[in-house]
Amino acid sequence: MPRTSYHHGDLRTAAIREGFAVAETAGLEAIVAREIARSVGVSPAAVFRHFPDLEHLKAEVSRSAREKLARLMLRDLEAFGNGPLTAELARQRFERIGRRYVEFAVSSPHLFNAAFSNCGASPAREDDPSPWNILLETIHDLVATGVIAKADAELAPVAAWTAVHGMATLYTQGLKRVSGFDDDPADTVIKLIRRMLYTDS
Amino acid sequence: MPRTSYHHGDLRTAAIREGFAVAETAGLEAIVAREIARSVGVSPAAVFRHFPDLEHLKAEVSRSAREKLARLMLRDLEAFGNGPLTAELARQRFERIGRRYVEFAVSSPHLFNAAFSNCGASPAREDDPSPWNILLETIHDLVATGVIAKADAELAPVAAWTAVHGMATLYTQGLKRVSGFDDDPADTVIKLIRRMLYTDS
DNA sequence: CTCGGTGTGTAAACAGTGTTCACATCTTGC
DNA sequence: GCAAGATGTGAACACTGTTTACACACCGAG
Repeated sequence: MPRTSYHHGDLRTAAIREGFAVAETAGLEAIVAREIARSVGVSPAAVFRHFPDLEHLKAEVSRSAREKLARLMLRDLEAFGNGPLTAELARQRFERIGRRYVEFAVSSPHLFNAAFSNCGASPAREDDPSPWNILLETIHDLVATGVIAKADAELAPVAAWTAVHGMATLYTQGLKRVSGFDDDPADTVIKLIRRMLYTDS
Repeated sequence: MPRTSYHHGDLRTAAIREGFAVAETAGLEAIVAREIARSVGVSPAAVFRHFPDLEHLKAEVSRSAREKLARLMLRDLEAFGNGPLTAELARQRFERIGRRYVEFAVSSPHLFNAAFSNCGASPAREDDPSPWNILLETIHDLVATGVIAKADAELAPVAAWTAVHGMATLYTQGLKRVSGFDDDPADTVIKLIRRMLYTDS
């Protein structure tokens, strides 16, 4: 659709949104500058008024994908309300977002890959919550309520992160056809994390 | 260097070898057909007599990278000789190749990514050993010698695979700067796997 | 030994890419 | 109301993967 005015008005965010759509269905590397320009209704060169590189656009799409996962996780946490923090509540909150992480990768593999590839090139902004930070907070609560021993406070984050990220990447890389993967991968990950960290397992 | 004879003689394997070198230092996606042709001393079109696609060449490089990891793991196993299989020996063998997997990713991140990206497009050949199969065998020995309970025989492979692959990918994606990662990642992975699976932990 | 067929290499072209540049157009602050 | 800066344009450039028509080299059958 041709624009009415000479200027687009919000090309930068429109380009990111379009890039996000491409990445969702075909992956980050399927983003091509001229196609983005066409979709947005603008000449190819216009895109480079807002991004020095195509790589910078991809990096913004990557950041945007991470934000989407973070928002999903935050929404999960909000659903629990903000009553007093019991051990049981801490468990449920943590396990809900752990599941969410894996489910996100399974249901949107391209987007998940986009979110975590090249992500050194697109550091999180100061104030926006990263999936990592959200996970970290809920683990802190697990330690505070005694679900995880204080001695494991250091180990717990890397243990949980490794588990969810490992299962997620195995699924997004077509390695799902191995024994033991018949079960729901999110269930499996939670089971593994319990064994590694929970005091009562 | 210009060739002496009109025909190259072994262009296909030379191209894969050259692609491997590129992937090792700059990643799979840095492989460019014309550059490979130049390095090998041949015209750009010649490459396509041996690969229908550049993607097929990349897939062969990917398979080659997986083979390299597999060979490293096999070399580790052979170093243990083939005496009688005790529980202690089974542990050492398994933990050695688990470490190797993570160490490979840390020391050759580009090659590791190349090995496991797109790897649906380059299935392992019938007879060449995949890292996955090698890991699977050593886990079988852990069950056979009682280091892992028989009830966990199903869970163990996916648990170990998830742990090593998760830690490896976290490192190759620039996510190493998180708390708890000061320790040697291979050590950490082994510790986690022990907690998940070993009967005496 | 020859001689055709098949496998392998070449040069030139094509369509498509990221990116730049000189120029056009709009917007905005004074 | 107007200069200055931000934003969009069209044409180019260098580069890519890939194809095509042709050239050379090997190899087995006669």
